[in-house]
Amino acid sequence: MVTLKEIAKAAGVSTTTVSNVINGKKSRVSEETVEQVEEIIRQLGYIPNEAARSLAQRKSRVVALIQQGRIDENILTNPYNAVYIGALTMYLSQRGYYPMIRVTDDYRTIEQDIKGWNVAGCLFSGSFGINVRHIRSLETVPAVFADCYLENPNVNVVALDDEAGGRLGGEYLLDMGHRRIGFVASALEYSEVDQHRLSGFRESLAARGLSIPDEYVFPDGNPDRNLERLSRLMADPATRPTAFFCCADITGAVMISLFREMGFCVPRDVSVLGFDNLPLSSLCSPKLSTISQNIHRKAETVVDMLVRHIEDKHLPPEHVLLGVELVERESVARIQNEL
Amino acid sequence: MVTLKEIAKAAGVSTTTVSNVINGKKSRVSEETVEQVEEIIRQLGYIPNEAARSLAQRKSRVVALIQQGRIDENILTNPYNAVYIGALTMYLSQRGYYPMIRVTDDYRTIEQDIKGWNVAGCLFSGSFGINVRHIRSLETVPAVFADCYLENPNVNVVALDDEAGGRLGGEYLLDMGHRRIGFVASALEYSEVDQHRLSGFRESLAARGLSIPDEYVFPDGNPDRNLERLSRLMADPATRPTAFFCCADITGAVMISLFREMGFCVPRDVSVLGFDNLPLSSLCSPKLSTISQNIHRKAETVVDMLVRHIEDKHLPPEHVLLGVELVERESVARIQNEL
DNA sequence: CTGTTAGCGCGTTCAC
DNA sequence: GTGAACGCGCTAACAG
Repeated sequence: MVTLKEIAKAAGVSTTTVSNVINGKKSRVSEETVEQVEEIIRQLGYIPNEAARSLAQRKSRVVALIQQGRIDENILTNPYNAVYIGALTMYLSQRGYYPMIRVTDDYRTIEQDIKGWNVAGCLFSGSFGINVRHIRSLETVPAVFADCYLENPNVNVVALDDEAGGRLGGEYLLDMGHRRIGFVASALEYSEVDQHRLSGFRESLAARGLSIPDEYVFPDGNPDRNLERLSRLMADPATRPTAFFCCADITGAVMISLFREMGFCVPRDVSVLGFDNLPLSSLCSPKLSTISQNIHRKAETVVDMLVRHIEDKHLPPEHVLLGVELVERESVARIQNEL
Repeated sequence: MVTLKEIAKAAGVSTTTVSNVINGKKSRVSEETVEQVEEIIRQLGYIPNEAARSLAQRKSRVVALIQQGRIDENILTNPYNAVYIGALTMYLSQRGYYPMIRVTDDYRTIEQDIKGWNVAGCLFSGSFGINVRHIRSLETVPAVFADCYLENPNVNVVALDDEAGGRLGGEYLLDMGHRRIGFVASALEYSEVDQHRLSGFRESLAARGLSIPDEYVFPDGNPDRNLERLSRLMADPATRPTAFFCCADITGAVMISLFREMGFCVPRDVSVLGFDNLPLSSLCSPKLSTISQNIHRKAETVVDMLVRHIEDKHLPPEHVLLGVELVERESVARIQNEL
């Protein structure tokens, strides 16, 4: 193994000089020696030891990607997570950081990761509750929360305008003539994202003097748990929803497949609207109409914000709200308003 | 920040003793002191510094997940990669390792990651060519290659029996009465996985005295590049394929959607068979029949193999071949054999 | 512009 | 069963 000290000896300079060359502090070194040293580094195939650097600087270039979830859960099975975390990984790598994925339900393990690795920054996603307050390290380590609704404004957040999304979807379905509209969340009880989408949806109904009855709301997208309830709901043509607004494309796709098994044709018999605009939404048939968010843009915003806060610790907390738009495809039909 | 030295002082013992307690070398410490020290560690909320440990031990608990790809590519957009890498991440975390995702096309950056982090081990996936030979670190650092066809047998490999998969798919389609069968790869030129699936498929045809004409082979699953060619191929009912065997479920799903746009009904007009059995295969309509592989089992096998080789550096190289099976769903129709 | 020196926090001999 | 002392590879003061 080649060390910095060996480079220094081979180049006939001190370790400081080599260190300065490596870290681009070229103002402190003459051009000549820079080139000499770089040449020797190349020749000897020297690679700096990240552990030693982290130790000496009391900070690393590791960024913890902290996702809320169980330790026995493959979070990348969810296509939204996959695309988002993949994008974070890409942008962080491009900027010279080392992303480290950590999945946890327990804020104490988060503290361990942050301090154990002298992390440069943290990226949170998923519904972390009030517990994040207990993470004392966050007072010193830059962090950005995605899609979190924290009552604490003293923190960096990049979120989607979920209420606007709920409203937009509701208005669209109403405009298409639907009056009885079901709502399928992903995990309504835990996810404030879902809750805001629902409340936006409710607003759009209220604006026309309508409201959504409880039996039209499905708190999670798990097909097994919902199948019986759904069947009952769909049994009576006079009262069943003519459309369903789903909090995620994957849920929308599952609903389409469920309806098909139940003998309903989408969108002729029942319409389905998704959320997110993942690639899979153009793969199912009918192609899923959806409220679109730009996940790559979100990831880029998050990484950019984090990096800025790493580079300047005195930046004030930032809040960014990203917009949504409607993407019409094939899964929502215009129907006769029965009034 | 609490250090080991402070724990030692607080407990009235030496740093060695604390170190031994932390690392479970309890044979060297009396039970009494173990408990005392652990109590103090808890009270002071001590968290070991990973960088310092790595430095002192000249090895870390980081495992590099090296995926072949471009640096500006979100590899987790591909659902197969997402599920596989998600599973690796989960299994590695459960065993106390820190997965670090690295995407690269250049074997030199691999060397950097391995040495820079004093990585405990490496997990490769994707089609790394002969270049991996140049990675000298692999002579000392344990590694497992997934889905790689290396001519060098002196390396750990967990692979799928792609030829058997190709054969199985071919036989199934033949049994369903198909005689003109197209083949859609993902990246035939680069992917030896695809090549083996194709050669297995060819074998199954040859066993019945058939073969596949070049114009039935699509070397990649990119719809844009293939649309025109596909349209031409499908124009003549007398010569067009009655079925397509796709190297990936995602490609199968794309083909189904493409055919629908072209006015063909799957499976009535044309059958589609996928490969992998990803969750999305039961989400598209018609549900995709597919050659199934167990990705979680693959990931578990890979992680287990790596960990064993980390713990015992003298283990001989291992080769594991995982099996495939047919999953019949709705996308392949039985047709009249026209002979 | 360059070199010397003193740690960073921990593991590991080797004496006791 | 325990502790003192050294070194891992690098950075950061500071002195020159």
